[in-house]
Amino acid sequence: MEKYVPQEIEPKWQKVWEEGKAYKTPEGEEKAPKFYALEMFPYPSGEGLHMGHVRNYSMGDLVARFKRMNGYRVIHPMGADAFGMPAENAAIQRGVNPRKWTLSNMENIRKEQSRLGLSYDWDRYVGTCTPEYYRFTQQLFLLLYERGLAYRKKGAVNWCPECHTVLANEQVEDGRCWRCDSVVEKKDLEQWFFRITDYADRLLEDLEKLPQWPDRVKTMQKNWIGRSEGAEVRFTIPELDEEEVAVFTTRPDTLYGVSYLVLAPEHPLVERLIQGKANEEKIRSFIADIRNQSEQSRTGADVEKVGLDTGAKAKHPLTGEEVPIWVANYVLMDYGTGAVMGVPAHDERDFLFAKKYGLPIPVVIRPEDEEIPQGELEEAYTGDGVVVHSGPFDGMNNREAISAVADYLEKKGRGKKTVSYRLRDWLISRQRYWGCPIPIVYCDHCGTVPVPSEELPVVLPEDVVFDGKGNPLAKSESFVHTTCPSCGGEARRETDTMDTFVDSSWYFLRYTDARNTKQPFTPEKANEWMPVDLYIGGVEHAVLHLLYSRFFTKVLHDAGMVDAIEPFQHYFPLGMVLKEGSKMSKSKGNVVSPMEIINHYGADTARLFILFAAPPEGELDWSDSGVEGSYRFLNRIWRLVQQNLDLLRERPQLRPEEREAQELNRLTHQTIKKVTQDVGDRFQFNTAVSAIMELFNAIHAYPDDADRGTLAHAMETMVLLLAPFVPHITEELWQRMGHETSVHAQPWPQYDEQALVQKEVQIAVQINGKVRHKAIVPAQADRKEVETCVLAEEKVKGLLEGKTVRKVIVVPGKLVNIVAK
RNA sequence: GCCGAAGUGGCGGAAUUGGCAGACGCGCACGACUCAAAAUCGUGUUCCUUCGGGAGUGUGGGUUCGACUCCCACCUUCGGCACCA
Repeated sequence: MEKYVPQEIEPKWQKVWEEGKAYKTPEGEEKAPKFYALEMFPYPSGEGLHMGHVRNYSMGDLVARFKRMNGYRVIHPMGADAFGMPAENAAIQRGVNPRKWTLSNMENIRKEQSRLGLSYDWDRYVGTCTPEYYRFTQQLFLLLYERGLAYRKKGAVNWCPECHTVLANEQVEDGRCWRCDSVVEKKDLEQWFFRITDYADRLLEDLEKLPQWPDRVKTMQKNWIGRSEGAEVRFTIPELDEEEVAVFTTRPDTLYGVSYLVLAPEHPLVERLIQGKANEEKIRSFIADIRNQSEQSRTGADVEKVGLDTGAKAKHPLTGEEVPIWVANYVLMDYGTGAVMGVPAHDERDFLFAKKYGLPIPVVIRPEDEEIPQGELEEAYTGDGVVVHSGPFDGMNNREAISAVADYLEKKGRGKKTVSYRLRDWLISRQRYWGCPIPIVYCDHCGTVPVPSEELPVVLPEDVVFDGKGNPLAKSESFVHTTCPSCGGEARRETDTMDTFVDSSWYFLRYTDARNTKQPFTPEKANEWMPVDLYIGGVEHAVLHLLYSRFFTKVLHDAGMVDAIEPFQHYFPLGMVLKEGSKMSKSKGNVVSPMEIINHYGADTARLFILFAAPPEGELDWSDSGVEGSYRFLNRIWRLVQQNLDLLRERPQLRPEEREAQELNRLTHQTIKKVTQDVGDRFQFNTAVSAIMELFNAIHAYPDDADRGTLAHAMETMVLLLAPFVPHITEELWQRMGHETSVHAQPWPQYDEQALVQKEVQIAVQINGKVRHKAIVPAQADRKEVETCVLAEEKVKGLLEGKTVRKVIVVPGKLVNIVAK
């Protein structure tokens, strides 16, 4: 008998599928429902695919193939998230050209993906670093610019003095540069931002419309957006001619408990407040000190609060009392108004601060049934209670007072209810070469001028030097010098490129119309496929990529380019792949190479193992012997089908009359049902595989003299059910079984409810909750009949001897519990 | 500190609605085939046991005829957030 040689059959079928464009997206067949299956596209690193990718793609491919067999029109595209720092670092360190380096990696990754037998529509492949793609990233930037959602602002950003470049927050680890390990500084720079905060409320509310997203991911997004309702309260500063300073608070009910104000060191009023004061210089150096600290060392929870009194006073908007104005490290300029009111009695941070600096701690809320003597608090009281020492609000419940005080302030023109968000606008500028150029020109006459869309793309120049010192684009004469699109005069190009998360915020839309040379995509194409029905990818993107993509989709919806308001109907975060309980990494030396596994066992074995060994959302611990087991299983399938080829080609009639045949037929249909549910609804691929293994075991144990038709049907069904899991071996066997068309083009097997019905069932007989006996009863019997039947059995009579039956509980088809004493 | 998820054999894991705990696979043991080994096939495999049974799903309690599943308290592990006023 011919041996199972995946090294031969896998490349053979991959070639057939590719040449026959077997997985081309069907278009214009409106009658069938659509299904958009998507896996997060990879960054084309020099290392190629790792097991995490293999797991991600295996899951996506399983579902895509399953949906196709179930009659859906499936779009299943792939691409490469190809801009990013590693290409540029390779250029700096090894002098290679980032474009060539990236393109060759892309080619390599694509080859590796092909070797997995994934059913992608390769005609829709996109690479974000190609001018064909990034010209539209630029066009979308312009769209945001026109809609007032892209703007330039001076802001304090993370600056690495060693690399001469700005770093993204995620590239700062414990206050140090991830590359050179030098301490990151804060630097004021003009940077481009996307106004994602305009969409904060919609991004928050629409999470409700995503029942197929895991709660933990939705919670992470909620926390990240961090909406909090409160009030803006305006104090006045007598010495600055009654100029106003606004604070944001979620607790306007504690307004009468204010004993000081604190401004962020960056607050614009600070400089004027300290001028001419006794400790002017001291404060100035204190502020400079804080501003030099990284976000990390300033906002960490265990960082001590430090502050200085400016010597200036502010007037309370309701009592007219004067309170001191302080400057402190713990107040952040980019949240709320950059200023807070200190209510030490009812806020833990304020309490610590007031204790440390000897500020008064007036109590204005007391618990319902308790008195708090003034000045004797041990800790802040942050709970609810009755409002006291608060003028007209005395005696009111503090919850009511929150709104009442805010309304009162509004009436008096001293404040209003507002909402603050933790979410900040998205800083997209990067002082990097290998990214999408921002299509903006600066002209001395016309100011900031967007590059007209017909002049796109703004192409990355090739005459650049990678010396690791700053942005190479800024030093490219040919790039920087340009003419103003508006007046034709001399102008300079923006030399920042965009954060690579911009590229990936719309690629799923590009797939729907990937070869369009005029537009990013047309609404018609986008609406034919959007939203993505299933999106699989690592949960490390729970906030960043998934939030940005949601933002982009909403902007494009508002621009009339797509009907969908959410990009991903169902997001499925897959679990990590581990080895010996820890993450695979080169330093640990526990990396299992996907290509080595494929060379040795074939892609089908790798896919089967990955889908079988753990539930999809859980961690998967790589096991060499587990892989052996999957390989063994495929070999057994191979041999079984080979031995029965004549029978399978003959396709005899089903005659499930004897008990064995009936049982196998029932199991066949039961397995269809189980696999269909597990893959289609439950996302439990591991149990789907085990169900098929059980069917195999039953086929294997099936007697030689029992009905051949039933056997052939069971084997054929097994091959069909396995097809989306292990596409190559099933394709080969299917052909050998005498079929002319691809197994992957077959309709998914349907189960017959009739075949599932059993005449007799085995049930457990419990006495006082313990299983004592197994009984066979007619499946259709009602409760009373089952009870009579079971109580009549000799074994049961024996077990009940000397006892009185108090109660009998019958669960049809499952068990009988006899309560006896 | 706050929020969330999870704890089941030697291992990965199953048990879909409160109804036979340990499916399926790995590993292991024994047997068949073989001169022998590998491969393959077969049998067994939660623990304890005086072979009658008994115990058992992180710990302790509760609800129920019946709890891995529901409730309360606690322990452990992992993940997220952590001066956001």
